[in-house]
Amino acid sequence: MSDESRTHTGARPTLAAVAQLAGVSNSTASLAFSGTGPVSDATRERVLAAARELNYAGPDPRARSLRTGRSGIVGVVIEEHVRDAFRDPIKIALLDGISQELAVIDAGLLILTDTGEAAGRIQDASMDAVVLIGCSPRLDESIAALRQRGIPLVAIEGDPSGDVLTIGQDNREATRLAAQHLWDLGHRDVALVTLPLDRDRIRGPLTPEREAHGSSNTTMERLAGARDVFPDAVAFTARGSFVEEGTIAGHALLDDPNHRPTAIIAQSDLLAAGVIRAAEELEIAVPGDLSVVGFDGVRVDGLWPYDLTTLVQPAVEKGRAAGAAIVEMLDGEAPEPIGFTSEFHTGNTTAPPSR
Amino acid sequence: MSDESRTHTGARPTLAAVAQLAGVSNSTASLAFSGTGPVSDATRERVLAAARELNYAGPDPRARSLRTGRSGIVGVVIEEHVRDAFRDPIKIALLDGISQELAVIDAGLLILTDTGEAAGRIQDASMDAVVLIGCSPRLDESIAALRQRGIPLVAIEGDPSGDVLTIGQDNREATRLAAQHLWDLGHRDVALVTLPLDRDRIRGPLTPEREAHGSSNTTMERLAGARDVFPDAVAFTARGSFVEEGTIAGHALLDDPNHRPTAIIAQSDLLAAGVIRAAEELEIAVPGDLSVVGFDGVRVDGLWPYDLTTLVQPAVEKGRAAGAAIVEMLDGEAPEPIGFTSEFHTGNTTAPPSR
DNA sequence: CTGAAAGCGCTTACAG
DNA sequence: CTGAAAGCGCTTACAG
Repeated sequence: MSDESRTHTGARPTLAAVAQLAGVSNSTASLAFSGTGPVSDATRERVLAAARELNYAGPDPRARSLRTGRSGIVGVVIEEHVRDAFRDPIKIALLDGISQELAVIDAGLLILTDTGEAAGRIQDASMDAVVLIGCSPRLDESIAALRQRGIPLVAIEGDPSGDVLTIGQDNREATRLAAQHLWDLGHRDVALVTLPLDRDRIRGPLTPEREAHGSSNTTMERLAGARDVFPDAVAFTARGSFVEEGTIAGHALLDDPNHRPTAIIAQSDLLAAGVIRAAEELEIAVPGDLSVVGFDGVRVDGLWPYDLTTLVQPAVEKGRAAGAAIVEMLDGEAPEPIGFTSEFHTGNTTAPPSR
Repeated sequence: MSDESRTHTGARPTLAAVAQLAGVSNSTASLAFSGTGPVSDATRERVLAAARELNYAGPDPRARSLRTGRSGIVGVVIEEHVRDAFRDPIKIALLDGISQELAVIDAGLLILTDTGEAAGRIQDASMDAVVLIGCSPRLDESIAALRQRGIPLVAIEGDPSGDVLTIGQDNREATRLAAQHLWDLGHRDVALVTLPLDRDRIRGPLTPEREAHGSSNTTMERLAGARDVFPDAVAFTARGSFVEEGTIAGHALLDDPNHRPTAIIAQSDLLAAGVIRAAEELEIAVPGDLSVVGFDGVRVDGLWPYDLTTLVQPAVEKGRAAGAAIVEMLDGEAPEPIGFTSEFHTGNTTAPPSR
């Protein structure tokens, strides 16, 4: 027997080789591994012994997935580089929620970035389903190809769109609520710090032209909510949801003592924390001379003693909803779109304006 | 022609259907898509037109990967849950570095957790290669199966082991350096806060028994380095590299005013930040009454005005080295193991003991 | 430049 | 409980 096994070194052993050595057919060997069909204990044992002898590690996943039509892999497409996505606690919470639900069907999580150049990966990977995080399913070419492939697609906060299931968030209504809170406190001169407008992620003042061409659903909805209350608010767009970006934006909006807003609405907590940092550097008291609101409800280390006024969104829940929807779709069901609601949290970073 | 296309609705179109509609052979249609072989422009155009007509989105990745033997997917196995891994800046830096290099070969990143129950995924996923982060390749069963499969394996800070390429770190020497720094300052009563000892991640005082059975390479090496200078140091093991865990450990080591160390060596910066937080809560001055050193050299938000004395490790570089090694191995080369060195950074959290 | 044929390694009805 | 056969959808030498 060990002679026989030696003839198989070099190339990886196959199920056929194992079957041959065990003296059974391919089908029986296959059943012995999958545990699906009825195989006698003696036969199974013979097959497993042959596998051990040949150093066979089990059926090749590639062949199995061609045959069964399933790869056991669910793709997650993010818009930015891996490094940036992983710095955003909201994105991590989403991934966490997704992976919790996918664990149920034992699927792996394939991280794909859609930064333009690497679009090939999106089309060439064997995936059973795909979750889009913050991508615009309507516009994107590589995503169009996925839709054509007909695999289940779920978009978290994407543009609602025909064949893509959307997990939504009340971005506009929630931001409007925060803006109204500032209005009610007496603020009239309010500035905005926005998330990126599109995949290009250009930092700078938000001009009407750029605003007209914004394609990021989340950014545009939160912007609309703020504009519902403060239509003419000055705005500055950050390169991403990072504290440093908030600080840069804060300085851009606050450095000139003659043109300072009394409040700033930031589209994320990290941006808000950065704005507060900029205010500290400029010796502007928060909330005495500047009110700040965020969005997300994530814990920002080092913000203490500030308790940020913000909109708490259920990020892990959203991820779980996306994961659960994928599981249902793979099961042939057609789940309904889901909308999530944020909760307004009144912290100690907002107060009536001092002037 | 549109009648012909209609007959294909329902099932996904295949390359064969496209070839038939275009009036060419399978091989020619395949070449038209891959762009590999010589195909006349006219023929290619006819194939692509047929594909458009049938709504064919390109060759099925599953079939292609069975045929070519490559899936374009590289697995990354982490030991903990997704959520925990993504909270650790070092792990994110490693992933970032890996993904930078994998972008070169346009490979996707499949995140797999090795928390015990989900081990099936590790064996069943089609991957061209695997990077192990902080797993012990020697002990783990699911990883043994990967080795048997014969795909390239790279371990970051794993136990050096036969057929697994190791990307190392001078954990022991570096920690010894930090311990010596404390010794030179005059500290004799030093306590340790360690990372988890094994996959079970149990929090609590480090007993000799538990220490004897520790399996996490990184933890054990850093522990050995500290013991080189302070053989009898009391130690407390955290559940993971988080600020809160450091705070818990800090309280465990500092709450009793009669048995307080004059210095604490934490095995990560996040743990060190937590220890400092605990000290603040107990009104113990750092570095006046307590010196604290960390490991990693990551920016911890909210630590200011402290500048942590720590060992700066090149995490992104390590990730890149792992990614580059994978690329080489997939190319048939046999790269050498690499060892990385940490740099000692003297901050303002260490000083001579006050007693 | 194009086609006919083999085969990647498996799973799954279908018989027996 | 076991086997013979078909086929998942593609790519790749090999001819021509």
